[in-house]
Amino acid sequence: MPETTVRRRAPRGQGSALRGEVLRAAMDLLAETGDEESVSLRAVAKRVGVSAPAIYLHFADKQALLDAVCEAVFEALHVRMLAASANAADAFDVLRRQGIAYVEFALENPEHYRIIMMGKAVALTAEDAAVHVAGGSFNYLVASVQECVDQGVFEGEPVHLAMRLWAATHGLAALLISKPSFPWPPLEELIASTVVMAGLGLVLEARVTDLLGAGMLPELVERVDRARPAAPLRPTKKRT
Amino acid sequence: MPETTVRRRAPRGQGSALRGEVLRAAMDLLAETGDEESVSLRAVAKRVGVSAPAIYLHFADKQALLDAVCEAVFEALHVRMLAASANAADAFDVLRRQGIAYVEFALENPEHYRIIMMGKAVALTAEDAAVHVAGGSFNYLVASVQECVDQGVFEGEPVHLAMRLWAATHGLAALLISKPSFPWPPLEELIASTVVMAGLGLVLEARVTDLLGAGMLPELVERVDRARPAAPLRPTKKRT
DNA sequence: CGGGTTGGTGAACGGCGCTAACTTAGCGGT
DNA sequence: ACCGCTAAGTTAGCGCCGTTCACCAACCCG
Repeated sequence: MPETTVRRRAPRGQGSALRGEVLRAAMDLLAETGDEESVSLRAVAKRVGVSAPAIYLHFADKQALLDAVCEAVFEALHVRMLAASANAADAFDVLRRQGIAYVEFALENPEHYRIIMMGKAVALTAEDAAVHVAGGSFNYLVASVQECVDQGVFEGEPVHLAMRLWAATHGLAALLISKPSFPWPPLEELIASTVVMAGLGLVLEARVTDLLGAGMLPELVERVDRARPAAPLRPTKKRT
Repeated sequence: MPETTVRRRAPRGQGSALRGEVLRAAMDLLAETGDEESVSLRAVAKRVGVSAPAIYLHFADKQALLDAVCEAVFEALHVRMLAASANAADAFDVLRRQGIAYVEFALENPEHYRIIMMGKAVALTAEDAAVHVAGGSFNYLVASVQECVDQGVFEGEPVHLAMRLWAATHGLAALLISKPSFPWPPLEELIASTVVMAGLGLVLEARVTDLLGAGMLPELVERVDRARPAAPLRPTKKRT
């Protein structure tokens, strides 16, 4: 049980030492309980050994504290995604590894992820949002998508493509966090296959833009079947 | 301003009339304020013209009330998805229309969607979860995926494929709801293209299962390029 | 050895979900 | 016509929450 004792007052210039202690306590509390609700200002203050209003000396309100907690956590995400793509085989593999690392990170920090990515939208400017979202990792994702576009793997506006990849990846993370009792298949394969699904969707989309309307299914299947292995792994599907 | 007046007591057998009034009031309040936080038991009770503890005569706790609210809303989703796929051109088009309808519904009922799909996981049995998730619409999604598998459009376990499509679709809805100030492109195209991306990913995946490891990008691109139009819409991409 | 500034505290407000104990309105039986 | 039982609520209150305001005490400088 962490210290519930009192805390000696900080010396003259070190008033902001409390900020660090509060931040640390809040992070620990969130990680331990795994429940945003149980991270109350009073609980954080008690753990630090200080009175509740003292938190307001360094954080405007509770949301500011939570934001600070999650900011720190999401810096770790950025590092993680950079590391994940370090020894990737190619541009597509970079995206695949990034996506997998993203979901894994979310599952390891579910409450932090929930607060930042699934919380209510605080009314901030679009500029703030663009910078803040995913702790800047989005820009990195865009760069990786750009690389795929440059190599002719994808076609289109990299920012838009990145949003769609992000949506798919986030969706899996969000569902796994919010619905843990759903009968998911083994996670590793689910995560990898979902990330790849999204990437392959963009790859194929660039090749069949002329068939994306409704009612083109026969032509679509026929054309995509041309991407099958020359010597089929299985006997070719019975199709009319 | 809806009635804040008192409310005549229900006659002898009609005690559960209050349940309907409470439910209605909670739904209206959630739709009007668009904020789960402002739907407090006291607020609901005041609107009905009754005291707060009276709600406990018909709902075990606040979560039960919210669940009931969302259950009603999600029945509408099921109807919507059935209607969306009514005059679809083919099996793939069914999935496309379902996905678009799903996201549109989420955007029209963002707080309801948030409560059900983005809320904390209540500890329920896996059986309950399987039945409850998405109000039974998931089973319908699985059936539509099964149809695509039967027609050779997809390959694999329909339930697993459906989960991945669901994840991608949910992800877009969830992000649009949680990050409305993000500089999204026009929604209609974003939604349609994201849904199609996921579907195409499954289509292609079935054709290139032998190339899904890392480092196969050149072969992958080459094979998928075979799905390009015979008479290229654009001059063929410069590739080595 | 003051005294001002820094780094806090204590009490309190209004609101929350929720519980327990109590009251009242309406109906059936005699 | 009236009694009594039970269904359908109410009132009061507990412990929690975020937040505010008035206050105080420790520290360092001169």
